[in-house]
Amino acid sequence: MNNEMVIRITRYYRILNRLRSLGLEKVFAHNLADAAGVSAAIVRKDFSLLSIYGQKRGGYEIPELMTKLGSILGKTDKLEHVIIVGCGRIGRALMHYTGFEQDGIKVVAGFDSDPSIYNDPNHPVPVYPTSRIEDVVKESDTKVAIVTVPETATADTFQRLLSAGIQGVLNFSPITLKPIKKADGTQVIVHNVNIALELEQIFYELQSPNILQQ
Amino acid sequence: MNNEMVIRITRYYRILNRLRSLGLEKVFAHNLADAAGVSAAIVRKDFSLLSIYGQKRGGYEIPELMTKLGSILGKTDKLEHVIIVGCGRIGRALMHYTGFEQDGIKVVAGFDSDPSIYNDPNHPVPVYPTSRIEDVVKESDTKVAIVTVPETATADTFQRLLSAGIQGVLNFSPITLKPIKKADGTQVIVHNVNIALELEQIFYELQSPNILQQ
DNA sequence: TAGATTGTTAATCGATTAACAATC
DNA sequence: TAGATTGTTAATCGATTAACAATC
Repeated sequence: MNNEMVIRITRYYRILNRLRSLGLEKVFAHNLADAAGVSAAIVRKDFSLLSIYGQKRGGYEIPELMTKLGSILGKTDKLEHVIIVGCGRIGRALMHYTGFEQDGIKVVAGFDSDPSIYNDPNHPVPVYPTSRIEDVVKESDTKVAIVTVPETATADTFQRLLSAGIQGVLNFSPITLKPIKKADGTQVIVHNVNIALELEQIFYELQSPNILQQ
Repeated sequence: MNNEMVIRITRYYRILNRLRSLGLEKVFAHNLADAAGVSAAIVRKDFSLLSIYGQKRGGYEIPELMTKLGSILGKTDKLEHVIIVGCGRIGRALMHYTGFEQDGIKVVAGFDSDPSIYNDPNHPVPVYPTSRIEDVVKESDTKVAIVTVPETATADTFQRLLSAGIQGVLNFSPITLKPIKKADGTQVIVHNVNIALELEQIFYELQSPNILQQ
């Protein structure tokens, strides 16, 4: 299963969640396709590759489909833990974001190097000095970190997270982090979100003569 | 030039910017490839498709390369304008972000439906009620909007932006917006950034048996 | 039945990679 | 010259799409 497919499966799952809450019980490949912005052929192909079968002319049963997709995606009842490293404005905004829980994600702690930030008691989750990352990661069984530190601190922060045992990083700094192979042979998963780069792309697409689809 | 290629070209440009500021004057395809996380063959292929030629054994001249890539990307001296719609924590964090300017982007205004937000004078850029979007967009010659409204307001906000003449949207809401064809036949450019989805993908990749590369 | 939808196979498409001649 | 790098061609790879039999 490649990356694109993981994204699609996750999208299907979210869409099914909403359809179910609207009371629907069945769904056709082309409905799911429309909602996910892909072709019906891809939906059927994806399900076929995952050995998920519907009823000819009857579509797919939503609860059954969700169970199967959920187990493929590794959905469990318990919340997945993340930490936020760098509690500037963006980090704090994410600490306050209430939408994570409905996707099974919980922010367990924040970290910052600035005492005026980690000594401030007004945060929705505990905030510690960066020196305590390893402690807290181990204690709370956390595998994934969101990095919202300034550009200059990115490389150091990444190193520190790796030695603390973090296995996945969502990086908001404009420095692109690369998925390094660790000493034990495992690969760190890194996703880079570069907001300025997204905007630059949009501006390029606007001025470019050929119309590109997303 | 497809989307992937636009991203790579933008990356090359940024990397060249840094190399130049370090005093370098030439660069080999494989250096650029390493920094951008792609293969040297792709770098040469990209340049070849763009009719950019280096010197055999000598690599590429950085200033010349930047000029050419810059003109392809539509880089100008003047800043590109964006507005931020939805001045909650994330919107405000982006309003305060100082990194846009070095990429040629300027936030000209924010918008919110809540009077206690748009009447608050403590913002780094002017903040108006959402009813004034069309005005301000026209006055300031803005084509791109960043959407940081709550999930429930996303669809309405998108409609309002379209009728105000916005041509590109960077959407942070978990509702995926689709690039609609407008009445005049032009296509709105939409990029969706879904933070929870990124985290879900990371968790999937961590629990999945096969190691995926980014 | 007729019509609609699934599931699969083969064809198409496009992007990446390999290979190598050209040349500095 | 020998070695290194570019630029291009052809091969490979993989994903998407088209087409259609199966079947409800």
